[in-house]
Amino acid sequence: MATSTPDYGTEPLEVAGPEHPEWGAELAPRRPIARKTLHDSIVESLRDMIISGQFPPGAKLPEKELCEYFGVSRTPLRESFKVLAAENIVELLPSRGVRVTQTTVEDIDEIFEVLGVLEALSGELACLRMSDAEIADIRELHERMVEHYERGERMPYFKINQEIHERIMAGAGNRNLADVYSRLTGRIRRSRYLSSLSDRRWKQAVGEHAAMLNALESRDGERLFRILREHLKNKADAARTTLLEAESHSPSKGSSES
Amino acid sequence: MATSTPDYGTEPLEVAGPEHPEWGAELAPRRPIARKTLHDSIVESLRDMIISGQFPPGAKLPEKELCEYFGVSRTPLRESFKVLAAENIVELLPSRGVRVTQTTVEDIDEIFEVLGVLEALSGELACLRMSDAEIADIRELHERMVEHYERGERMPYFKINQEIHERIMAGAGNRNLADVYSRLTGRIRRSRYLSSLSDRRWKQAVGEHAAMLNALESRDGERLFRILREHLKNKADAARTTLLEAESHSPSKGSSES
DNA sequence: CAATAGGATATTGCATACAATACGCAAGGG
DNA sequence: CCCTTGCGTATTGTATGCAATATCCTATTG
Repeated sequence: MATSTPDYGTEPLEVAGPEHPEWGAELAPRRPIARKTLHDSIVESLRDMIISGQFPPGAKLPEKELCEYFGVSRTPLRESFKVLAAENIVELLPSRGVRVTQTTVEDIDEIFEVLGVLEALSGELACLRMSDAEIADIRELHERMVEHYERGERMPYFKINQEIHERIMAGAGNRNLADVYSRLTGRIRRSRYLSSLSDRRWKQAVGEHAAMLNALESRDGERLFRILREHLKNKADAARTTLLEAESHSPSKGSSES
Repeated sequence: MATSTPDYGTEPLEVAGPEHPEWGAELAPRRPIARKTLHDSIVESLRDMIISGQFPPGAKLPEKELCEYFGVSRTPLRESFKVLAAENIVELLPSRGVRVTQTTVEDIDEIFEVLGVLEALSGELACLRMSDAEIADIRELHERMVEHYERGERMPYFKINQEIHERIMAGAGNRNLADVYSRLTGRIRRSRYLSSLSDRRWKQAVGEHAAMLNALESRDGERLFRILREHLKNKADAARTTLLEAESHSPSKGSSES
């Protein structure tokens, strides 16, 4: 075998520090530095590969091949599997390998139910905690998003839409909330890609976003809470419809070899 | 120093195997079987040890000693660390070991905010999905809990209280919700143990529980949602108070070894 | 011909070995 | 006397090896 330290990092390291020496000031309340270990990098790569669909749901993750692909030994790879399993992205079948978790339609429904209250909460908190400037930024994003809507540009619309929700989530100032949220969205990100919205739903969504902005600007947390929950409920309906449709076209179960 | 496997208290491991053969009946519609791997058992043991406070927040988890203690090699132990880190129970400092995550007062506040909407959602869904029989069971639990309250028996009260919330969570029929919920409660379980409620708060809590039962029995999801959120908000206040008090008494930074 | 049993092969779980990094201490210099 | 600096030790990160299952294929039997 080849062996002998194969081309390790994608990048050797990323010293987290932006600014470089100039030890003029009192030196460094610098935080621990973001050093990366192999398995950390692998986790990220694998997550991306799975979300991007390189490994479809139900697919087996072949240990040996991935080792060769990443140029690492089995130890860090296996540690990565454990992490991904804890995130519900893969499934560990003892003695029988690792598979990409199958996300069923029921899962999507369930997750959207949860996301509904989480986003609602983020909105409520954002009303309390965001600065006027931050809200103004979101207003601006919103206007641009509406322009994209009017021009029928789906992808840019989608991006800004996402951005708005993320800003509100960030503005809530609750890291634990954001963590939970991102973990759940990770599991349905792929489904979201697929879900293309109908013209009718699109119009409705834009309306809901306008209401969101109003509530946010008047800092009416309770109202924003309700709007966001409704908004997510509608999103869920749209996603489910698309997904069921897609499934009926290609009733691939994912697993099931022969 | 001492060295040689300090006595951590629990037993070195527990082979999971419960039932043994008796191939009498038609043999086994048994699902994939819950086989346990070493690291799985270790994860559980460690989680318990941390929650029960054998490793205080901030304490370092010594790899070598734990290996000897569990009687395993470093590989499965390290895999367990990765899982616990993904659950936010421990922190991995690259090249510098593993520590029990410090849960700050801010974390507690944040987590309770999230738990509030999660429990509220569970109540709302439970109103839709629980059977009358299940609700009746909860009513019975509630009555028993009230009796404990009237007798001032805190621990039994606490247990049943917990049980009721868990039943509602289960009755929501949303596994993803339950997963997220249990992951978050895991991080504050320890704080909850400590938090002893004042007489005033206790009375209030019982009142809230009565209202919960009413809403549940009339299947008024919206109302139960609000009640549960309020209930959790109050719990949070109580917990924060107790925690701050406890902290001011012993401003220990956590670690403390040897 | 179908079904089962047996074994060869591949894959997984765990242990150990080696390498790299951080930590502590002592000696030397300002 | 305090700070720096180099080395020795301990701990962590990764690789490899060995044992235990699972998987697959073939051959044998009813």
